[in-house]
This record gives sequence, C-alpha cells and structure tokens, in this order.
Amino acid sequence: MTTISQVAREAGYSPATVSRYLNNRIELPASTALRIDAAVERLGYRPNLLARRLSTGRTETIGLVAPEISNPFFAKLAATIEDEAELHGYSMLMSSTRGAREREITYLRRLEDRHVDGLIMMTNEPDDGTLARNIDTHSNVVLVDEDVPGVAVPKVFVENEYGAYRATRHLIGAGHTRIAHIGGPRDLMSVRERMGGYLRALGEDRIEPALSRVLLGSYSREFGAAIIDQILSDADRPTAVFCGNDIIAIGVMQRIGERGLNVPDDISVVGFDDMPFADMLAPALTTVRQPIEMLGRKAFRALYALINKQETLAEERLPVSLVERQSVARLS
Amino acid sequence: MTTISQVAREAGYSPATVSRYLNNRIELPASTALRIDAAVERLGYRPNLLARRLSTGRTETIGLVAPEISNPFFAKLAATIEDEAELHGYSMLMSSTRGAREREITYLRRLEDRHVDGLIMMTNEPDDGTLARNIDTHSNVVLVDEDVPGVAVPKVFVENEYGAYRATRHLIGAGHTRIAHIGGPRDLMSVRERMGGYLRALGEDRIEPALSRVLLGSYSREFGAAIIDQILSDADRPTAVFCGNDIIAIGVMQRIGERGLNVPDDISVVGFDDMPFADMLAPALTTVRQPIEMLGRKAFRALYALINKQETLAEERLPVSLVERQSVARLS
DNA sequence: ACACTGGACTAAACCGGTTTCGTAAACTAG
DNA sequence: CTAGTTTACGAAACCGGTTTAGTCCAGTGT
Repeated sequence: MTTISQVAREAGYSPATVSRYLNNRIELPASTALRIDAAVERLGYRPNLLARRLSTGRTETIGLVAPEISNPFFAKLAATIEDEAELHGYSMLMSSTRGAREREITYLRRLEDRHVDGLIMMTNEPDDGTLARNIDTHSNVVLVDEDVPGVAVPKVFVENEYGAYRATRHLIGAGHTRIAHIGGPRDLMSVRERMGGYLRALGEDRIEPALSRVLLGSYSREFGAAIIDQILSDADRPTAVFCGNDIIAIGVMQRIGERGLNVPDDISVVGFDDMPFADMLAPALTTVRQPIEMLGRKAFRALYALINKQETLAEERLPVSLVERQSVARLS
Repeated sequence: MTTISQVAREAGYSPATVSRYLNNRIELPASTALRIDAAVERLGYRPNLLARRLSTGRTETIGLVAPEISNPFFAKLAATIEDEAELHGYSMLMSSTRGAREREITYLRRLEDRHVDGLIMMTNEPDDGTLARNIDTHSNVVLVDEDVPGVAVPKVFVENEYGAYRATRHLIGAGHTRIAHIGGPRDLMSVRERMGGYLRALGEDRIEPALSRVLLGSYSREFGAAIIDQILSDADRPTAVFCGNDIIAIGVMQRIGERGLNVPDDISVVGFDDMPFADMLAPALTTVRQPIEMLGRKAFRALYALINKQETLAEERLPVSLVERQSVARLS
C-alpha cells in the first residue's frame, strides 16, 4: 500500500500539498500538478479511506434500517436508496430489525460511534416513546414511509389517507357496499391514515361502517389469513376487502383460495403498496401504488441535505395512485 | 465526544492501559478495573470506531455485491447474510450491480481502499476473464450461488445439476415427454449445470431432446415471456417447461395466461430457486428449492474464516429439493 | 530602493485509538 | 539480604490522512 507521503516524496513535494491538490483545495501550477499526477499514477496510489475518515470525521456512509429486507417493498426501496447514495458518493449499510425495538436503538448508536453519517429509518412497530427519545438525541436521521410520533426530523411519507380513500371509492364504484378493512397495528400513522381514508369514502356514500368489519392487527400475511377467516364466517359476509398493505392481501387471498372461494368472483380484494410481484399474484392484485423509487430518492436527498447542513423540508408527502388489476369484480 | 484519554485521566491511568483493558488484552487488579469501568460509565465513553479502524486496519464490515437487491431471492440472501454478519459483529455494506461488470470491479476496489474487510459476490453475467483477473488480485472474496471460472476463492454453490435432474424427472414422472427448457445465459455455470441435469433426465428415459426446445438467454422475466411465446407457436408444442429460475417461470406463466392458456392444464411449468412468494403465484409454482438461509450463512462463514486466516473449503455444494405445488399437471 | 502583495508550498498539529517495549515496585526464592 | 521474577502500568511510536498557520520568494507599485 502506498501512502500519501510516498507519493509526495516521489513527486518532490510535501504530503500537505499532495493532499490539498488531490482534494481540490488548492490551485497548483500545471507543472506541479503534472508531477503529482504522474507520481500517483506511477505508484498506483489510492488514499486509505480509514485514515481519511478519521481525520475528516466523515464516513460517507449511510445506514438503512428496515423491518425486513426480504420484503420486496423494502428490498426495492433499499435498492433505490443505494442507487441514489452511490450517485452522491455514499455507501449504504443495511440492517433488518425484524421489528425489534432494541435493534433499532442499537443501530442509532452507530451514529455516535461514527459508523455512519446518517440513518434512514423505516419502522413498523408502534412506539411507546422509547424510540422517539432515542432518535431525538441523535442528529442526521430521516424517517421514511412510517412515522415515529413526536420526533423532529425530516420525514418522507405518502398520501396514505388519499390512497385508501381512492381504493375504497373504487370498490364502491364497482357496486360494493359491504366492504371490510384489514389493517396493521392500530398505533401506526399509516394504519390510522389508511383507515381514515377508508372511512371517509364510506361516509361519503352514507355507508355505515360496521365495527366488525374494521380489523387492525399487523402488517403480516399471517394476520391477513387469520382475520379473513373470521370475516368469511360472518353471517352478513362482505363482498370486498380493502387491505392495509399487499402482504396482508396476500394472506387474505391465500386463505380465500384455501376455503374454496374465488377472488374476485366471491370476494374482491384491494391492497396497498404495489410491491414488486403484486402483478404476479393470483389474481393480479389491484392495489394502491406507492412511488417507491421517489420515496427512496427523496429520503436519501433529505438525509444528504441534513448531513450537509442544508435546508430540509419537515415533511414531504408523495402521491399515490390506484393500479387496477384483476382482484376486483363489479357487482351486478 | 469523550476520548480514551479523558477516560484515562478520569480514572487516573494512561490511555494505553485503558485501551488494553477494554480490549481484554490485559489482566488488571480488581481495584484498577473498577476505577476504569467507573470512569467509562461516568463519561459515557464509546470508542471512536474510525480511530480504532485506522489503527487496527480492520473495518469489521463486509460488502455484498449482488446483481439486483430487489429480486426476492437476493433480498432474502442479503437478509440472512446480514443476520449472520451481525452475529459475528460485522456490518454489511450492500450494492447492486444491475449486471454491470464495471460496477462489480468498482466494488472490488473497496477492498483496496480498506472500505471492507471482505466481499461476498454474486454475479449474473458470464465473464470474459476480466472479472476473474480482478478477483484474483484481491484477497478475501467469496463467491456465492454463481461461479466465475478460473478464480481460486472459496465458493458456495448448490447442486444445480441434481436439482434440474430432479425437476425434469418430476415432469417425466407426471407423463410429460415433450419438455422444453428455458435457461439463463449460456456461459454461466448454473445454466450449464441445470441444462445438464435436464438432459440427463431426458436421456435416462431415452427421450430425444429437441434442440428447438432448449433455449438459453437470460435469467429475466422478459426473456421467459418472449421465448415461451415462440415455443407456444411450435407445431409440436411441449406440454411442460422447466425454467432455469423462478423469474423466467414468472415471465413464462404470465405470457401463457395472456395467450388465454392455462397453467398447468395446457402446459406445466417448473422453476428453480423457490424464491420468496413463489408459493403465491398463479398458480403456486412447483420449483427446486435452494437453501437460501444456509447459502447465506455458509457464505458469510467462509468469508469470516478467510478474513481470520483460518482453513476454508475450496467449494461447497448445498443440497436442493423439489417443492411440489400447483403448476404441474399429470398427463393422462 | 523599499514596502507590499500574492503565489507556491510546507512544518507540525491533529483525528483517537492500538501496540510495542520498557521500567519501577513488589514479591519470591535461596 | 540479594538476585531474580512478576505484576502493574505507561511513554511513545504508529496508523495515514487533513488542515492550520506560516515561511519564503518573486513580482509590483512608488
């Protein structure tokens, strides 16, 4: 490994000059620049990142903490964040929390340890204030997709309420009136907003929302399957279900199939997220599309601005759209 | 930020002693240990990682380079590698190459820059020798899932040949004789091995493999769709297709559906990988399961051994198994 | 001829740890 | 009581960059 001192000696200058030149912090006469360039070339010099980081205090690395990387929605988000980071010269450290609060906090520690310059967090579990306190004692954190109430950091979310409203209107427009809603954990912002949109759509048509048809629990396949089971046994069975996310919808459709019923003929299903492969399900899922790419890029840019002490928006809301596929039937 | 010197001063000892004590490189009398512990506690000391890394030359970070993180197969693999890394005190840097050779080489550079201690590589593009040369000039690289011919690094693969053989036997056992095979790029090890297993199975039953039924191209949805289109127009249409991976199978099934045909009634489909959500496709995909978890853990452990200069196996082959679902019909 | 300005470059401090080598004091053995 | 051995600890070098505060010198204006 060649060091900057070796390059300096080879070129006939001091390490200080070489360093400043290579980092564009100084204008040098052409002859000098040439000799340094030549020395760098001859010795195949590459600066030692660890040394640079220690002296600058920056790592040019960000962390991404997500509940579960293997969920295609998060995987896709991770992929775009990494892409955007790369464009800005940053690397991305990735970690799944699997919903464990204590792992989320562990990763926040990495900021103190100078492991990363900033953190993009996606959480999936309601917070009792612990996480909020921990985030507040750190800087350079951005929240994406899901809120942690009470923390003052840049946030990038989508129009949950409108998306849910749109999805529910779509169902109503297709003639459904008995529409159930299966959502994630009650205390998550996205859950409440999506439920809100659902209720608003029903209200506009003066459809009385049956309490037994609004079921909140968790954003998981298992929950979707278990709850739809219960719903299907209702005397007054709904003809449609609006699911809080696509993973729930998958569980729902799977169980419906297992019970020998058909989507959409017996029951219509709408999801939320438009995760990759939602179009490949059986049947292709009608769902609310989150602009995953934009979500990832905006999140990184917000963090980048934060790291570089630029202005940042407190909260951004990105637009969603309904993607109509085959999981909704028109009621005659 | 408190430094080790501050802790030393607070405790009344030297930084050297504190450092050695905190890293368990020295046995100290209880009284001394106590005073240091107390000082650490009082000042809330956390060692600066950047400084530690510079002086030890290790980053305790590995890199994962994959063609595309958002592919559920890679996403899941990434998730288990990260988990295993975490268990060993390592962090994971992640990056997608999107098949670009030059990005793969860029990431290899990170080893020189001391950005990472080691690299786990998954490649998806045939190599003309460029990548092999680049890998050979670096140490601490492990190859997983796909080979780069001619490089001498630890490799963790699966039993491609046997898996393909098993899948094809399954089709033959269900009464199929006109069985097509759609695979990835010709010069990839996995492609050749999977084709080999397919041919061996046919050969055992003295089924003549029609050349027009073995189509290699790329591990993509688009390729699967395009090729099945061509196959379906054959006069002597196959009754079954064995796809080189699940992504191809998805393209295949989608196009079959678009043409108004049914899987498995009109044509049976088998995939390879058993990627997450393969069970949620329409219909649920019969496929060869790769032990993704084991693949990830073995890969990390091989890299870990390499980094710590322990013995490593040159090549490991992990077992695969056939997962029977609904995409194969029995011919009567 | 002299003060002044600006260009080219560098010595040395600094980032915050780790590690080697060594020493003073205490303890042990004969 | 002395020589030899531990024990407990620290001084200082080192990792390899970046950055501050100058120094030296050539050119300019009067």
